[in-house]
Amino acid sequence: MKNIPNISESEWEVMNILWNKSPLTANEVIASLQQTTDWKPKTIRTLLDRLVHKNVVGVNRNQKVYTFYPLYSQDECQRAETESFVKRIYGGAVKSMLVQFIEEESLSDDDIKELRKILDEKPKEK
Amino acid sequence: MKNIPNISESEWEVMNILWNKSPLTANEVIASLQQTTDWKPKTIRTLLDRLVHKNVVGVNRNQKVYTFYPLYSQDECQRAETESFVKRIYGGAVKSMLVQFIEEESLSDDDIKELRKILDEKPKEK
DNA sequence: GTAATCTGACTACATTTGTAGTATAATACT
DNA sequence: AGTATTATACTACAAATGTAGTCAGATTAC
Repeated sequence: MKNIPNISESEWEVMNILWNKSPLTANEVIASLQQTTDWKPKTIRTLLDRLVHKNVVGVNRNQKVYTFYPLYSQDECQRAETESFVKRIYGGAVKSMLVQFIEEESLSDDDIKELRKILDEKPKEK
Repeated sequence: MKNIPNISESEWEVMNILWNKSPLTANEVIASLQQTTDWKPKTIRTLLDRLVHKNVVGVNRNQKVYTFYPLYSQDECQRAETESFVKRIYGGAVKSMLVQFIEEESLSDDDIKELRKILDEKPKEK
């Protein structure tokens, strides 16, 4: 809908934490990210602050220790990001990308089954 | 295979031109990009030079006017880029992304038919 | 209550990216 | 051959990004 501000690569990692659970304090975000990255606490703090500045993350400042939460849903950010990605990398041809990915191994048999089901139900709803 | 250097958003546009046809002179690349962007010739030239510097694009310097060509295939760059993209945006779950995209409208009935066919042939080859 | 610690605000600094401009050397026109 | 044009090389500069550090006020621990 509205314009989602740009979210950089590192910032995405922070957002993923907050989408998983929120609100969280900075320290909780830091603790969470240190399991998967080697970023210094201050670095993570900076990323959080920037996201707040960009209005992608909100802050509760009424508590002694601030807590942070996403201002956009994960779904809408994923869609926006993927749309520009597909346009740039696949010239807008969603299908090309889908084909490339379906042809790779990374899908389990169950995944395939599920995808097929979705595809089957797809044409009806037009 | 090898490490593909980072290709920025704008640089991707240049690469797309070269993958479409190469080798091309700088002017040919410029002419091509000016149909879809409003970049100044010098800007495009800079992008080309940076790609050469990054060793993503090669140059024939034996002609009076240089010609440029990609050093990586479009396919391998797409895969590399998409892999890191999916990891960051969808936590590595290719399926989540596929589902999200299949559920959107952007696919024609033919596309769907084709995808279904690919899916059908998929489980066999394991 | 005083010192140690933590939190939040602000500052720092190199790299990458977007977006060109200038100068120089080669080429082409007349 | 002299001049205009062009291609290439180099330089410029602000914004975004990655990656932190410093400082001051609030909080906690003695």
